[in-house]
Amino acid sequence: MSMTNNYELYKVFYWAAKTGSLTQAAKALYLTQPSVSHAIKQLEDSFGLILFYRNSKGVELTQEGSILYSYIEQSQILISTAEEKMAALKNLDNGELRIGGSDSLFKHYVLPYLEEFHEKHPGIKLHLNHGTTPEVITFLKEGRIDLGVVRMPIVDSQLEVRESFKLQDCFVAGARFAEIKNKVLSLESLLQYPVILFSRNSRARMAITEIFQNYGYTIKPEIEVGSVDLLIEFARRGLGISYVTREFVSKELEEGSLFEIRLDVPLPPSHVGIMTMRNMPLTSAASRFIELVR
Amino acid sequence: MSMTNNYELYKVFYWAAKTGSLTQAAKALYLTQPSVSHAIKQLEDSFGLILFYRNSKGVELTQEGSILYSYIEQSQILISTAEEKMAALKNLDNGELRIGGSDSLFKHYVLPYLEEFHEKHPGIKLHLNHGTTPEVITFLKEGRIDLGVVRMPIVDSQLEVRESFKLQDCFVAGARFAEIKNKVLSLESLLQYPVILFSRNSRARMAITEIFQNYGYTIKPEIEVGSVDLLIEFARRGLGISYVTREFVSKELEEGSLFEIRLDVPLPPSHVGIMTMRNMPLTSAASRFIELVR
DNA sequence: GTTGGTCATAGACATGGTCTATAGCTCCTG
DNA sequence: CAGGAGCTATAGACCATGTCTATGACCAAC
Repeated sequence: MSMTNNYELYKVFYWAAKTGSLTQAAKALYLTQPSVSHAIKQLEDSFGLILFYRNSKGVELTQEGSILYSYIEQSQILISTAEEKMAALKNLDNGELRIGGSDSLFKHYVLPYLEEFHEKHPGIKLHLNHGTTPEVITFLKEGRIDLGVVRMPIVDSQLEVRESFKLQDCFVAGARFAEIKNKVLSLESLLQYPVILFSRNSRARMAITEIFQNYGYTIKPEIEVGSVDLLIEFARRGLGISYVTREFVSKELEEGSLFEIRLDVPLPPSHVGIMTMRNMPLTSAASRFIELVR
Repeated sequence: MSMTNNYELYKVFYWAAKTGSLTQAAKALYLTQPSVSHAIKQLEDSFGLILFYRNSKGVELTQEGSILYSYIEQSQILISTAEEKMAALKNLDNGELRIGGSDSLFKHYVLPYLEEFHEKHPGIKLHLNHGTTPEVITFLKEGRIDLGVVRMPIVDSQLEVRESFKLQDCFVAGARFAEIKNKVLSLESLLQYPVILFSRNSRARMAITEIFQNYGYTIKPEIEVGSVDLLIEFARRGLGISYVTREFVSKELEEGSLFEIRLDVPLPPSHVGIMTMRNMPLTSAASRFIELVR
């Protein structure tokens, strides 16, 4: 007798043993009593063992039935726990959302959405992994995050990118350069001042380098830094003119510790995208988050 | 979405996750790949969640799939352990056999069969519960033993009794009564001697009382004892003539410390029966044992 | 005896699980 | 770059089998 039972039979067995009645088991399973009777018989035949004593009040486990029950009970409990867990995941009562991106984007863009998301789905654990754009892409490909928030453009056939926020980068300076506060500068004249840029491998740096090149100039920074906070701090202290995302310095602009330098040409805005693996299904939490950001 | 999944789907899920391939899972389950693909889809639809990433090398669990797997894996392991256990019970590699009866019957009749049984099925644990016939019947009805070995006749509609051994009871005496060693006594003349009988409620006692009554006599013991060992011991010491099962004193008869008193009428043999609950299925071990005794 | 509860059995029916055939995709190789 | 060899997904047909209804047999209680 090969052990090739329909596992469905164990569900029937479980309820029959649990309720001590084929009739009750049938009700619990929304079946008829003969179906349950038949199912139990199938199981008994497949083992070549009798699992229940039948009497006029219902059924009772035999010695062998009890042994089977001790295993099947555990098994069924695990399954129903699993089903509850799945339902919870579906309802976003449960689960985790892992996002990758840069610290400054998190701080200025993602945070309000995260707050909203967390408020709506307090059961979902949030994991934020910061890194540079290439690092975030690696995280995604390695499956360590569900989605990445990075500056566009991203060209990678494995990734799907949804454009979301628009960012406006600009040049800012502090009190030391007060003389140009109300002037409108050309790109060329800007090059006379000491410029502070983000490190070479960043998207923002590549973008501004390209803009100057398009106009025939080459921008070379006096200082290179690795974080937006330093970009801001150096500008405030008058070490130079920083190229920074306007939205990241809104506080400083407001309080007047920095001012934006007006240029005679418009600087094209850049975009932030939410990227995910192409052709890979998203977790419920991830797709809900993306929906929310839209 | 009601959680009314076919548990069979979990088996498919388990193998798909375990092998990382729908094709492999299909082979393991003796199904075709489309069937497995369909089954997984059903499961995913029922949860409203994606369980696997599909790629060109096979499938891989998603976050949610992994959570499901952690439960289902345990569950499936329990089930297959249970199936192995059932097969072992069927093969009598495993299990227990609980027998009730009197010590003397065990010693002289059941023991050789128990030895044989134990040799053939060393995995079966043996439990011997000794007691009087009514106690053994109670044990049976309470489900504390699988079968009882008692003296016939038993009249109880709930019980099924299989006649098995034949016992010959007889009167024995020791050296003190050497005078009658080679005589043939009548029942009446026997009554002149002091008789030692088993206690009033025993089957053997009832049987001999009845025999004498049928011949118009009344047998009244000088001494009443509660164990076969005492019956033998008292006879050896010459305290009287004991009525005892011949097979229980075969050693003493052989060595000559006791001799059997010959009578002018035959004493009817009594029988030992194996009793079980009527209409209750036997464990594999119990039915195998009964078969062996036959 | 009758009623109301159990489980078992028989036979009909239709659901749905499984199949074959095929398409689409990715990766690897000559 | 074309072709092959993996993989999974889809469509549609079929029939096995799980489920039903109807009924029987049994037991306990009133």
